Amino acid sequence: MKRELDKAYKPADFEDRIYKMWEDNGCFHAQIDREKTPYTIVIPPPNITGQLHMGHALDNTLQDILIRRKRMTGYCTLWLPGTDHASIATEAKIVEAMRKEGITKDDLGRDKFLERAWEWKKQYGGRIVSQLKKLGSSCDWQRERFTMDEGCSKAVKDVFVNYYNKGLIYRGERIINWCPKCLTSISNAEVDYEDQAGYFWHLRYPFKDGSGYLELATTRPETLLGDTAVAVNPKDERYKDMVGKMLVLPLVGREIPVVADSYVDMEFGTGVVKITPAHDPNDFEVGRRHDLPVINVLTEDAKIVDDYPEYAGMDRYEARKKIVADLEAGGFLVETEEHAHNVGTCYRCGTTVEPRVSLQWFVKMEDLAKPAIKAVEDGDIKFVPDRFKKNYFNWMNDIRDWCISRQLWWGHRIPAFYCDDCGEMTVTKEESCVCPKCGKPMRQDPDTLDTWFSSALWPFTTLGWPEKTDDLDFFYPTNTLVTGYDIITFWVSRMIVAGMENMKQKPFDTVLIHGLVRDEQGRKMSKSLGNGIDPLEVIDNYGADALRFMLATGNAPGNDMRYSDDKVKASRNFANKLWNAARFIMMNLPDDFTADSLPADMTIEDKWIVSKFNTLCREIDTNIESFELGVAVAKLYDFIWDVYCDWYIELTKPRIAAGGDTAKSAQTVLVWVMKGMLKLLHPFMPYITEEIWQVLTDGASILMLESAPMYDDALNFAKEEADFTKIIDAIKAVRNIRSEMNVVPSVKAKLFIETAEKDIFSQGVMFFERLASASEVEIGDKADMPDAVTAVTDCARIFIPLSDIVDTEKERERLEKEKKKVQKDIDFLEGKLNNQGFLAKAPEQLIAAQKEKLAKAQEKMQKIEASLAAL
RNA sequence: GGAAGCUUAGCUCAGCUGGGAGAGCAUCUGCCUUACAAGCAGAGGGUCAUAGGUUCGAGCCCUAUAGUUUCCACCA
Repeated sequence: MKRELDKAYKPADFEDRIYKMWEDNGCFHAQIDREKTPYTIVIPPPNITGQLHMGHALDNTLQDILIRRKRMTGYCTLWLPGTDHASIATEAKIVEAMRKEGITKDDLGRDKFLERAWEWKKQYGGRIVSQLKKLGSSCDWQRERFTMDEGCSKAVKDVFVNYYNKGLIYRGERIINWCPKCLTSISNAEVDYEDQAGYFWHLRYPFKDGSGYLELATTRPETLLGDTAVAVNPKDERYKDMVGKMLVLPLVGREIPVVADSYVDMEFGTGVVKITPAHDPNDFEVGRRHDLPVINVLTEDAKIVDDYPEYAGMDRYEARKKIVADLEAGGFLVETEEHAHNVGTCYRCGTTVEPRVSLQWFVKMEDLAKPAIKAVEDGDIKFVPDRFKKNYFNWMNDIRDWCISRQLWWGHRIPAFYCDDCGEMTVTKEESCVCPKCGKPMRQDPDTLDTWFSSALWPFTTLGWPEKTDDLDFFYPTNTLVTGYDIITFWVSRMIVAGMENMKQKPFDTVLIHGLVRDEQGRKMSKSLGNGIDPLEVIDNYGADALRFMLATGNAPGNDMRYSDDKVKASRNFANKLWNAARFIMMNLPDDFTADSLPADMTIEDKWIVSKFNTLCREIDTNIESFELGVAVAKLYDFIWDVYCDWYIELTKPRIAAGGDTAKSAQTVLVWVMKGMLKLLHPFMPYITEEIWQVLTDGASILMLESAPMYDDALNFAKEEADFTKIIDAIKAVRNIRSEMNVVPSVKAKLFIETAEKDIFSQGVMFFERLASASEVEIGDKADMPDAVTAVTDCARIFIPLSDIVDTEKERERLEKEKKKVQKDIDFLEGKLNNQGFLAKAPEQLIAAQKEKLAKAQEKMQKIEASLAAL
């Protein structure tokens, strides 16, 4: 069989083909195997409207690395994919598209609108999936789910009804965040705060009895129309006598009381606050305590209501201007002060949210939160890195009730029904129902549920819950949840809550948190900045493997990273290096090569690399197990490039040239280690490793289903490893000198190696010839040569007679410099070993190591002095 | 207002439980040595933000300060 790789590494030529090969062979599909331990990841479902961005690329690369590694280490692995209907985001996009056609939701009606939405889902839902595939994601696509598919929808309904029956869900009139553009309520978590420059308008409200004014300040004068009181702190001496008196509301003329409430901060401003229960959450609370009327002055789209003819129909900001002008005209405006303040905006559209009183559905969170908090406190669920649990506790310990109703059509419709006749309400899983009191057909609540309500159930609904499926039994609880820190409150916390409540079991045991991928300047990638990098473009240019490798490199859990093209290039270069290494060994492989295990006649350098590889296996395992993927990937890079390519391949060249048995064993070791590297690297760079594997093994097996190599005591050759390192050190020392003296490689020179370790160095003769430009090598006990430069290591002096080049003065200078360096080492080590405190308290092993180092340094020093003396 | 992270070579970042500071890119010097110039061999470059402290020993632990980023809460 002729094994051959293309001359150039061109990922585009094989990535899609390899992915298809995996799919055709059912490699992604998880078959329940009760002999094995399950390992499960559920994907954070991307929005159906979404396109793959760098965040997805990172998130899914990490998941794929974990799942592929587990698959190769004996677990029964399931990576369950799916998408989220993303009610508000999707609906906003559809409405926007319709607006361009000149139609509104109401023109269309609910049913037609939903048809359109499903059409949209059909069209775009598949896009993100194919993009995930490009990345190499080894998801079990046969199990793909959607938050609004039949099973998930049924589960949502069940949960709603169960919660309701337990009193965990209630409906009530509360002040909620309202987005005047999306025309829906949103939860606290969906509000983003941003600093905005604004004003403080100082106003005075006159007393009804004409006894003067109360001065107060507001940032939102237009809400004055809905004021139903003015509040002061009960302890405030300044206003003690005024509590209970009536004021006349400017412009409106309504009489409103002065109330005392401890909410008011005496230190802030004038210590007087106007109370607008309908348009401020705190005012709403004050209003409840004092039984104040709630007067709504804004419409759904934030225009002034008809009750105020002067301002009716004006936008809130327009009205603000006019009201300020009118106040000024009426003499109510004292002063206008600049004031920066935090304004809540809708996380989807960026519109300033309007606190608004309305009838909504809520989940009572306090009791639900308790077991969820405990699960993390007890370490039943771990966060990686650990510090993010503070983030979690922070949110959970101060949890508010969760507003779950949305005035949207796209989503899970709230399973509550009302009787228009008698006002009865029923919550039921049925599609429709009649009033239990008067028998008339009931009308279903028009609202839908917050998207996150269904996402919270994702870890178990995707496995078939509420049915008692085998999948659920085997794969739940899932193992690792991989997500960004920005979504802990939205999603992670709610999944834990839902898991503990509905399954009585945690949804996963580890939450692996990653950071954001920022642009080259460290800015968040965003649409508005237009600085987003399209991962698909990167894949086109450099291959999915390069992108994945770049995302995994130099990144610690929870830390943000910067994207840069240079980093991807470096990863691509690494892939190219591996490609060429594989090409090299295949080029030199006889067609009938079949050896699969290590040869019996391994040389010192064979054992050196096998032993190093063996250690690598152990380290990679520990690193991945503890989610240190960035560390693992760096070690692989280093081993493959430096140890395997730069050293071992070069070492085998003279043997391959020599032919015969030594060539054969070199080839066998080359292939053996190459296969091992491919297995270790596969989770990080699945395509190239599989492609090489296919060619190398002539398609005999599929790499992604192979077992990863593990540490094996029988492959630990500590002595050979240490011995061969001495040869490497000597070669490096020679190269160093030659380079410093500007001797080109083509100028060969004889080497005399003076060493007590003749047995070791005699095994390295051909390497000195090949890698240290030696024309000839002589090894002996004593080889004083005045007309030579000497390379000194701790166990050898290597004489390089380059008579025409050697300059005694320069050589002395060089050796003196070297001597100084070694002397510094000796001083340092002696200082340490003379320190009584160190000797008394440091671990024995360390002391022994320091002593050994000192001995080596001293040996080296003697050799340098000998060389100096000989000059 | 509360909390957390970050500050290490010119740049981007690693650095596990405290034991003589690392990588990639960039720079400089040699090499087209038939796997790879997307390469090979060398070199230079760091008071690990600052100030204290704990320790035989601190990039790592503690305290404070500065700069920076983020999360949470939100005061009219």
